[in-house]
Amino acid sequence: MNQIMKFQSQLLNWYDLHGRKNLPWQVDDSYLVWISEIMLQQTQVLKVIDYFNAFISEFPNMKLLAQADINDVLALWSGLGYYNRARNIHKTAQICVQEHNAILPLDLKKLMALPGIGQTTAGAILSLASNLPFAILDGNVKRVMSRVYRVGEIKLSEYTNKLWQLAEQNISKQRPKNYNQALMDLGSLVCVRSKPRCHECPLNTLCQAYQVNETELYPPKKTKTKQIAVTLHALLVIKDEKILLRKRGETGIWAGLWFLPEFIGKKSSNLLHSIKHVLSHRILTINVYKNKELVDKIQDCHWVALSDLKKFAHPSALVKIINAVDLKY
DNA sequence: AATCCGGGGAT
DNA sequence: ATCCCAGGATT
Repeated sequence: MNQIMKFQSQLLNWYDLHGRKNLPWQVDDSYLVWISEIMLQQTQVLKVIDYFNAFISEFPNMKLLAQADINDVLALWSGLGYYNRARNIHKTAQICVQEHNAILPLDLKKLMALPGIGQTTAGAILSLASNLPFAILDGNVKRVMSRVYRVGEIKLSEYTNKLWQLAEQNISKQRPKNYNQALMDLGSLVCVRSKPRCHECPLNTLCQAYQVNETELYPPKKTKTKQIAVTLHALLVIKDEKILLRKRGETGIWAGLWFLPEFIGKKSSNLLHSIKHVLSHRILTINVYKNKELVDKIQDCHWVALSDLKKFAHPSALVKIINAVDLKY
């Protein structure tokens, strides 16, 4: 038996015993697989489950999603982050209704041409929903492959190309769905970033990093982008259980979401609270003021009942601010 | 090739 | 405090 066949059979035998088989999106429905894959981009499984169930309850199929108001789609995304994913889901649903008979195309290139779908998401849709032999290369697969084949310290583009090559070379033609799911499960349950459980790993006899006791050196660390500090000044006005909100512009952080009205410059008086909110590329200091005299000068604001907040797409920072200031204000 | 885009879990 | 998560689009 050659190395690739060993890799496949040992991985699939492990999956049959220990793999995940009951996640809510593990169904033969490309629509549901697609929604889950978008939500799972840079987002952990545990957090996605509740968002996924709420989303498909409201938009159970492609046509209903395509007909939806984008604001309602975004509202169901509140707190999940990377809100362009919600916009792209909506656009893709409309394209599928118009051009693909209201279903996702069963074609790698056509899938990748849709907004928000790259090679990994396209491969996941084809393999997980239709059991077609297309590879994926998410964070889990990268970690497993970089350790098993000891792929490290090279130029990023070469690193990525090499891992794609390995992912495609090793995929099972007989059980591609289970193979991809197995690699992801192995990466998230056994071949974890720190202190991998190599003694439980079905690939440990093949793993080059394990053989030389260097699993901690793989995968190579990502180069982190510098976080820039930004200070915002915002007004918190709550009256009769309603809060004054403003819809943000279509570009930048929290594009199109509802947040507190902001103003330029600072007023040292009337400062209610200063909140630190960290994003992947920004460190926000949000100074929250009460200054009802300014309210009349703020344009494009709407009073939103606090009990209706979930109907208005908003970042988690808004909830953080309301909770932090609530008792004092 | 580097940056933008959120939020939070694990350590 | 650091790393990174079922990444993709844009610059």
